[in-house]
Amino acid sequence: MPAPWLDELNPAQREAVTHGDGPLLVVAGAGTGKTKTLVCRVARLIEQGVPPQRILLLTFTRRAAAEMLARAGRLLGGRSGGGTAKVWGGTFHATANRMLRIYSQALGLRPDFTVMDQGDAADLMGLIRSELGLARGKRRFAQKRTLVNIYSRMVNAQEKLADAIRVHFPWCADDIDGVRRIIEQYTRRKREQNVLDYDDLLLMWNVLANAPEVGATVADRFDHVLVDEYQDTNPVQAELLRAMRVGRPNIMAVGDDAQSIYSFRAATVRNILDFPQHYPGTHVVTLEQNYRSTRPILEASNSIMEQARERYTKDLWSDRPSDQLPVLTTCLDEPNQCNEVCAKVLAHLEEGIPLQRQAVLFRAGHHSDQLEVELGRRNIPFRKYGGLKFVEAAHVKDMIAFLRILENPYDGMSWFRVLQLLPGIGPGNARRVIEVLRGDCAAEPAQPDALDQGVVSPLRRLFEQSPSVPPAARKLFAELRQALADCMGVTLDGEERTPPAPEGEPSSSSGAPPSLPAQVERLRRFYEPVFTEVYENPTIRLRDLEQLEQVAAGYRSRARFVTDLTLDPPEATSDLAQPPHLEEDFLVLSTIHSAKGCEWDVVHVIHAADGMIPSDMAVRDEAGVEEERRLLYVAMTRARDWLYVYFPLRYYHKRFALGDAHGYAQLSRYLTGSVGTHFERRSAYRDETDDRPVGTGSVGEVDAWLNRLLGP
DNA sequence: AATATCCGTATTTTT
DNA sequence: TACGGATATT
Repeated sequence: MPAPWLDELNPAQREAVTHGDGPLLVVAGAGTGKTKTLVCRVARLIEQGVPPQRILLLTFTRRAAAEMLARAGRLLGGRSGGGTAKVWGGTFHATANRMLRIYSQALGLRPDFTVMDQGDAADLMGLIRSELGLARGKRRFAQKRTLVNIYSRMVNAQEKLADAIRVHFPWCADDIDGVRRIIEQYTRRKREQNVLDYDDLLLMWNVLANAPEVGATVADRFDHVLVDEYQDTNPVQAELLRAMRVGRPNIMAVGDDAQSIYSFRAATVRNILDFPQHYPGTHVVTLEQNYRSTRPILEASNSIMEQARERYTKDLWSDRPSDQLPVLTTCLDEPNQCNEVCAKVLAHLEEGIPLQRQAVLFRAGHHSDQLEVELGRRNIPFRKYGGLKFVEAAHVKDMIAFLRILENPYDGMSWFRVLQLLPGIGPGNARRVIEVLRGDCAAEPAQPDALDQGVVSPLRRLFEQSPSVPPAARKLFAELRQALADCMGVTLDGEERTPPAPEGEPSSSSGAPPSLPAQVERLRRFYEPVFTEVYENPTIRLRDLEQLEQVAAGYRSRARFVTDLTLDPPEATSDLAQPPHLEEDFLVLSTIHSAKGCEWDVVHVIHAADGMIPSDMAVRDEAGVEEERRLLYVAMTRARDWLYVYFPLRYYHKRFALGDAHGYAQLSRYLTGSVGTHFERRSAYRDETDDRPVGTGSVGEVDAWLNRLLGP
């Protein structure tokens, strides 16, 4: 039974897809069909009789996994796509979560743990930081975000704290003792509160996989483990994978050392380079034919990497000739760049390339701020990936905090957040209330047997012996209590009865809790008046809450919903610039990091100036400069047919508060010299496009001149 | 004693 | 812009 889709693979791809047992490393250059190879391999395994639920497919985003499995399903055809839905697919973190819910007992972990995102982790660090009084005094102490970064680096790279600080955070060297104390506290509190952070998920999985007996059970679940983007895995991930494969030879890793761009997350290219040593007998397949880009685009991209310090072994080639060189456009300034990008986007749209097949890529989330305004002004619909996420908005976090309390009443940070919404309750009162709810003596640890008729102890305490709060907060506190009780299906003594349960079930004193969407709706009913007081422009934010309710409608399990929101948040902020016309088509705006693995017909890379690419923050050491080079490489290799790189000559930003109001930029260091010969050079401000004359640039120039007169 | 408010300052990339 | 510290206010 020869599968017809095997014929569509080139020899190297087919070699990887049909590889038998044993470790397999696929070194796949950009655009060489690595996803296709993975998809076909999954399909092939299932076709050969491997039960889908015994396949583990680890990817960088959940979207990637879902798309791959859908494609594999289509190849297999027939009923339910060969059962690809049963394949374990997702990110390392989501998989860890799933695994830990099953094996929590073996680790002494309560199965109803909640998961903190990095923002929550930073908040907890910040809280401890101020409690320990480390923020006081004239000296600046490491910020809460930095604290999380230090901790995360230490954990994921498996480095000593002192080493992590010395190498990656040298400016915090004097703070090391304080940092250590904070991390100790932080860990203790997470455990008390039955909460895991992102790093815990990996660490716990690693411990689980290495545990004497249960480890083997866990590993035995899978006949085949496939890992995408292996160049961006970190030491913990590599270690837990090895544990999962002890005595079980079937592992396939796919990656490209030239596209390693996540070292800030402790990813190390050593993992892919050392794979054959970690897995003796590894069969290595290299994919070198690029199907994505035209030859000139590929040549320009390759020329970037020719200057890299390390030599990469692949020799990428393309058989897609084209007369169109990539274009390097010099712009006067950022407004000029915006105009130029818009003009080019619209020109390609006229030619028949829909907006969805075009993307604007940039180094940092805020690099697209001006462009977003301009796109809005011109009514060009867009979607932004990788910027501020929906779930990072304060009001969405509030809603999630409510749900997390219901899910895990020991989750102190969620209580802390929720309580402070009430007037008259700040950090002090919030802490006091939480202590009462926890049973005042902190000695009482979270016990599994606290589970009782669906009501766990801190919530039960809230329902049975409501703690006292400042007068200003009383009314809303009572309402909060009622809302939470309603969500748990509990009737409070002496209060009005809960509204009838939605599905006509009888509402008793401890009836079935309402459905998840009903709970979300109930919480929003409580929250709306509160939040109208607390936040500015409530109307815009109100739409987000409605959106959240819509998402909740697709879920039955609250636990699942809450976890998905933190582990796999909805992409892209709700289109703020979405005019009434319900256009399907939209331009993609994305950070380069989020663009990994994607491709578009037309790619616009903006801000190709030194200080942007490479980022100022990254040029401290040579490794940083090298990684930024790969970042530019990743950006350029996303393009199929047209590649535009833009470089604004001047920036008017006040760079870091004090000092000059504008600066002249240098072209990105990666684009000078021989690389330039692979580009067609243009000037936006002398371009004879029939677009309106570039007025903004000239005004900007006058302003810059004025600023110089005004300057010191 | 704790909360509310104001103001200066520092800004990457993401699970 | 949002965070964190300092000051004003309840």
